[in-house]
Amino acid sequence: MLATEKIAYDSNLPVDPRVEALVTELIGRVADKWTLLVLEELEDHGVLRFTELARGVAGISQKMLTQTLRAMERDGLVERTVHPVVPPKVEYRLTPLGHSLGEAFCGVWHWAGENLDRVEAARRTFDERG
Amino acid sequence: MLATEKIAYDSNLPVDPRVEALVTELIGRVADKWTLLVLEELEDHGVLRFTELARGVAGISQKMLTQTLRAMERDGLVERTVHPVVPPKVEYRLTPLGHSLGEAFCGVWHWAGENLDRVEAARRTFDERG
DNA sequence: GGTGCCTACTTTCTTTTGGAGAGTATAAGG
DNA sequence: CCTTATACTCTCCAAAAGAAAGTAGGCACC
Repeated sequence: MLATEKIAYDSNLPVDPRVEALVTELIGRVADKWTLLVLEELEDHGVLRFTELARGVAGISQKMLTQTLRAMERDGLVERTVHPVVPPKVEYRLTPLGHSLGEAFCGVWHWAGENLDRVEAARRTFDERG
Repeated sequence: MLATEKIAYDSNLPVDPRVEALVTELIGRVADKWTLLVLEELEDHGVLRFTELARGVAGISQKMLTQTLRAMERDGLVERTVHPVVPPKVEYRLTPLGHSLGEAFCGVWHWAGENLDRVEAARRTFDERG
């Protein structure tokens, strides 16, 4: 694991630029506020219905929730299960791939919690120097 | 370090909702495509000038680069050094806080590289069922 | 002394995206 | 017949992002 990281990050092996472009595109897709928040919500609660997600992810509109979930489903991050009943019931859960992304983002959540004070201090300094 | 992670992620300690809101806001700020790409570019190359960054971060407009760098500076992630010469020379480098965020995102880059194929396969499957 | 270059931005204009809120389908229950 | 419940979908408007041109100001060239 540490060895893998070393190989991936410390070496200057020439990387195929096509691969790099694809990785960049994927990062762009996945490094999105709502994707991250939905991922976290599903990590925490396991299986959730549409309205439960809407409640859990503060501030998201229905349109964005639908859009985010569709994109995540397409990327193989979430699994969508429709129960053909009335009123409709649709369940969302992370796939193993989604879980692995959640774990990858773990460090970022940790960072945010740990460094919140530092960022706020930096902002105050920046703002009063105007 | 592992113990810290355990405390942060596996326990169900009641978290102050105000803190959670702040963390969510910070995540929203920082989990941005361009921020991530600029961070990576600065991690890789150390000190860079404006135009070097513009070339390195494929597809970014000057406006977004300026905006992203200003926001990152405000958050204490990058340090901006102006050399009062003609033509202008401005250097950008990561602060220790910026480096720590870069390390936190390391896992995501790793994930993207490792799982690119899986995501592409998922997309093909999703699209042809479309 | 006019012309143009250099860099790091601004400014303006257009296109894309995001949010708010109403509408839709369906069946059970009163 | 009217309400309720759910998961969207649609429409309209505001906000954000992208493209391209403009700015400052000292320097070199002709």
